[in-house]
Order: sequence, then C-alpha cells, then structure tokens
Amino acid sequence: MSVEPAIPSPVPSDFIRDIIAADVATNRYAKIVTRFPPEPNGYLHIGHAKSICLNFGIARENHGQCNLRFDDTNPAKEEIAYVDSITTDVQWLISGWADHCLGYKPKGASPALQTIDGKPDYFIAPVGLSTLNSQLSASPSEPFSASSYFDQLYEYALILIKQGKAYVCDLSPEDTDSYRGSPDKPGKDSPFRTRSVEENLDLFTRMKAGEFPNGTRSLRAKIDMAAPNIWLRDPLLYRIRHTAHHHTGDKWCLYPLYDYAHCLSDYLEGITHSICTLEFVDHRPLYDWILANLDLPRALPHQYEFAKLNLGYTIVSKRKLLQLVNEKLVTGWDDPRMPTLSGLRRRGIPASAIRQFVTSVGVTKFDSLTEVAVFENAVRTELNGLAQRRLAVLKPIKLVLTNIPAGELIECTATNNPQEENPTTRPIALTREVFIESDDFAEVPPPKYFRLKPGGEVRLKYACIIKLDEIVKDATGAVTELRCTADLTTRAGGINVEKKVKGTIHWVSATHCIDAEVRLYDRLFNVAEPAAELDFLRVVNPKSLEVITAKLEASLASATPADRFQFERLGYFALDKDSPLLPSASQLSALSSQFPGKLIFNRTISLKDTWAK
RNA sequence: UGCCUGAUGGUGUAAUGGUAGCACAGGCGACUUUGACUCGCCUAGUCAUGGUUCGAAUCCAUGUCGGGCAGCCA
Repeated sequence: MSVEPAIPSPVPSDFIRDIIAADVATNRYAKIVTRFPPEPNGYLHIGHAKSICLNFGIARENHGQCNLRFDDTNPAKEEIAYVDSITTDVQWLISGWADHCLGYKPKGASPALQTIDGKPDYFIAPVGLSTLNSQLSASPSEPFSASSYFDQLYEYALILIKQGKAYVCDLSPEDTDSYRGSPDKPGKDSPFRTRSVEENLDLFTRMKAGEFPNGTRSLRAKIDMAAPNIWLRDPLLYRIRHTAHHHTGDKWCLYPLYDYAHCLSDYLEGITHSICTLEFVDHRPLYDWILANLDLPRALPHQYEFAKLNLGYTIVSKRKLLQLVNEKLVTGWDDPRMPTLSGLRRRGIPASAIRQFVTSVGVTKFDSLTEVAVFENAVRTELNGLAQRRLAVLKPIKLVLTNIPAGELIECTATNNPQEENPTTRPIALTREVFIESDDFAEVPPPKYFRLKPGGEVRLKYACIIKLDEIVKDATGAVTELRCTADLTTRAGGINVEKKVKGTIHWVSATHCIDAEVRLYDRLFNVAEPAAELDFLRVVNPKSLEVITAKLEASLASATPADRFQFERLGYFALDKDSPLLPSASQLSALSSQFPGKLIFNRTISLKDTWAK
C-alpha cells in the first residue's frame, strides 16, 4: 500500500471537525483524543469503517490520538475471537495512518489513583505519539478495553452511592420495565429508591461478592422517574451476571452497563471528543449526568453524534449478517460478497478505497442512503492506479491464426500499468492458436459492434490486426473455432503499426496460458433497501456468485494475494486467500493448462461498461 | 399523544445573512492498441406558508414529512 501524507489534503470538513477546530483554536484541550469503541461481539463492516476513519482521521489531522477500545461490558455476547478480528481489521483499514495516531497502552497498564486539586482521580496518561514508540519497543502493548477499568468503575459507583445518587434496586427485570412507564407516560419510583446509603453500600458490596443470583438486584442512578427522556428514569448502572468474561475471567459477577461504563472509560482515557451514532443522542444527558455527579477533576469528554452509513443493496445489521452465514447463503463472515471488512479485503478491495469512500460521503446528522455507485466508483478509481494489467479470457472461444506455423512463438510486449509515469512492460506469447472472449465475436453483429465479425478486422491487443476468414461449427451448429489471418506488419515496430481498426480485443495464447478458477460476484441483494424488507432473505440475489474456469496469461501463475490485477477490458481481480501459491518460480515454465493446484481469482469489480447492449 | 433529531438536483454533500457549488449517477461529444482511463459540454435542487432584512438555503414562527427513544444489549 502506498504511504499517505501525515495530513490529508484537502483536510475533510464537517460539523464535528468544525467543533474540534474551534476547540483547538481556543486551546480547550492539550491534545485531541478520540476513540473507536466496538463491542467484540461480531465482525466489523463498511459502516464501522466510517466511524473508524472519522475518529482516526480526526486524530491524524490534529496530531492527536485515537484509541481502539473494546466496549466489553457484556460477557454474555463477547468473545476473544472478535477482539482479534476487529484488531486485524482496524489495523488493515488505517495502515499507513497508524503511526500518527493509533493509541495503544503498555500491556497490563491500569489506571492509577492520583489526587488532583485535592480530588481523588484515576488517571491514565494517554499514550502519545512521542512515547508510543519507546513504550512499544520496551514492552508489549494492547488495545484499550472497558473491562480493564472495572475496578475504577466500581469505586466510582461507591462514590455515587455515598452521595445518595445511586441505589440498589430489588425490582425484577419485568417490574423495572413496568415502573419505567412509556414515552408518553411518566414512570413511578421504585420502592427501593429511598434505601439508606449504608444499606445500599452493604448490598452493592454483597452484589459484587456474588451473594445474589442474576436479575435479583441492580444498581440504579437516582435521577427522575418522570423525566421526559426515558434514559433519565433511574437507569441501571450495574447488573448481576454470573458469567466469565473473556478478559477478566471469573473475577466479576457484577458488570456495568454501557451508559455507565462508556462515559467513564472516555474520561479515564482522556478522551476529548466522544463520537457516536445518532441513536445515542437520547443518551447524552445521561452521559453528562454521570460525569457531572462524580465531581471529577480533569476536563470532561463530550459526546457528539452523526448519522451512520447506509449503503444501497447492502445490509449491515449484525443479526442479519449472521443469518446469511448461518443459513449458508454466503460461505462465511469473510465471503467476498459480505460488507464486512474481512469480506471486502478478501474480495480485493484496497483499504485506501474504503477510506476514500467513507470520507467522501461526509459526516452529517441526516439519515441518508448512499448509492453503491459511489462506493464502486471509489474502488475503480483506486484500483485503476494500483492494478497491474494482465490478459485473461473468461469465456474462451478458440481462434486459429492460419498464417502462423504451429510451434512458432512471437513475443509481444505488454504494458503493466499505463497509469504509471514510466510504465514497465512484460513479454507475452503470441502463437498459432489463441483464445478470445466469446463476447468479442458475433456472427450476426448488432449495430455499432466494433468486435470480431464475419469478414471483419480487430486488433489483438499488444499484438497485431487479424481478419476473420472462416467460422467452423460442429454438427449442432455451435461455433467451435474461428480461423483468421494475422497481419504481422501491424505489430509494434511493423510498417503498418499505425493502421487503425475500431475494435481491440484481449486474448491469450492457447498453448501458453494457465487455467484458473474465477469467481464472479454480483450484488448480494436484488433491491436497494434490503433492510426495509419484511423478509430480507427473500431478496437475496440467487446469482450473486458465478464460478468459471478461465484462461490466464502464464505470468499470472506467480500472483500473490497482495497483488491487484486488471484483466484488461474485464475488471479488477485479486487472488483469493484460499488459492494455492506457486510452489516455486522454477515451476513456472512447467505450467500447463493441466496445472493441478488451480489458482482462484475473485473479481473485485468489473470495469465500467458504457457499451450496454 | 411525550422527548430528541433532521429536511438543498436522481443520490450524497458544500455554501455559517451576500453569485446555490462539488462528487456520483444520467445524456452528448473528443481521445483511445482497454467501448476503461482522461478531457469537454449538458440535464437537474434549497419541504411548505408566513415573517425579519437592502438581501434568507442560512434567522424567527407555524405547518408538513422523515428518523430515533420504553434491554438487567451496545
């Protein structure tokens, strides 16, 4: 991947960056610190990419820091495997940015109790750019996680209880629900709301000690059961959950809820701008209430909300993606048709294209639906600059150049990438028998058909102009072979090289090519808004995958998964991660159409085709 | 019926009281050893009604339409 400048140009602008710019201008914070806080309960997808690029992008643009923090407060749903995949995906997505802004903490480091202005405070110095490298080399590091603050969170809860701002409630989950009221009806006070501080302290301590079963008691903030905002109606802060946690093991049976853990985790990490999606707008007063009622000595973080990404023909609901996997409509979370970062990566989409795309859609509070064409355009633009051009024939038809003797090999020179300033070249073999794309021949051509037709001429790209003399058919009338004459004087360097024909087509030598499995993907859904369907499984595109055996130019035998290719006139392709790799370069010459360990290529995306038939 | 939040071409987004611009999509054309890329041109918009103002997409009022909120999920 190409190295990007430390600060992008132009610097993106949106309402959140405007707020931050104002904060920078007034020196409100010593350093801008953001965070990307996924719950490790699933795979990251294109929607997360928007949040990742926003948070890390802001850190990068402001010489700040962005922490990857696992919001792991619900052990019932979370797994270490997700921690690993998320870490991999984030690092992949921002590779090239990481040095500037990725916040990691030294392994095992935990907030330490300090006293600031006479007030007790747990303090984590954000690991900044200058200290990052030395610390990373000195000791192993790890991402941040809410679970590493459980001790501090517990002590903050004790403070709230002592101040009479939180209480232990014995209401069952069902009763808690009915006491809460509804959006248009106020709730009513829990009978346990007036418990004494001493009793609350005693009960909360015993909750931690594991004396009570799940669901029997909770810790609640004492705010206002009649508040118009439901999240202020004495929200739960802690629940009992006798479940082991992937990070803290069986140390805890008492786990904080999102609203309580999140704002305090932000505070502990020195987050300045806590950016989340619109559904948390209603939670912001609670976020602020918790921080305000703890009398914290340092600058408080603030929450800002933006609209999440909605992409046409795409689903990002974790539950629904899981359904696609479970019902075997796709092969897994990293199926190249999935909108997961691992799926997009496997499909061959460069991280830079995803970054470019999510940045281009902007950051607003408007609930929009972005057309897939915008994403596809970003992918093509990126790949056009990156991809090595190769010749490959997806649906072959044999063509014989009758004036070239069998066994003769004419070496042609092909350009690897015309977009480069000084393009490099490679040799390709022209022989008597070649394959061309069956779409590039028409016995009865439609109007304005530039390709091969009876009596017509086309150029074989990088080779010469050929003329169709004869169409050979089998007993059923199917075309089996095209017999042509090659005009070798139209080759590069030949006297008639300047001769123009309307059509130029791709081809491979029938005797110097390799077979490969090629997987052609189409959109996974047939409608623009699959999420709006009553049953989204009914709009799954049954033809989203087509597997074919294609003929590739021999040089492709040494492809690696990191390579990006454009098969000329067809689209962009990348080697699948499950594809066998060439055992050794020395075997290249021994390759034939019968090459046993068949390569597998994924079509990332087709080329734009304005010749719509 | 409560609270929160939003509305600019087909789509996404900018203009922060002073010429409604950009990108994608679409159309036409040029170029082309990729019907790609690139380049040129074109199509098309401020939710509605009032008000403030020399001047309103922007400020105010009312309305309309959309999204979110009642997990011991995040």
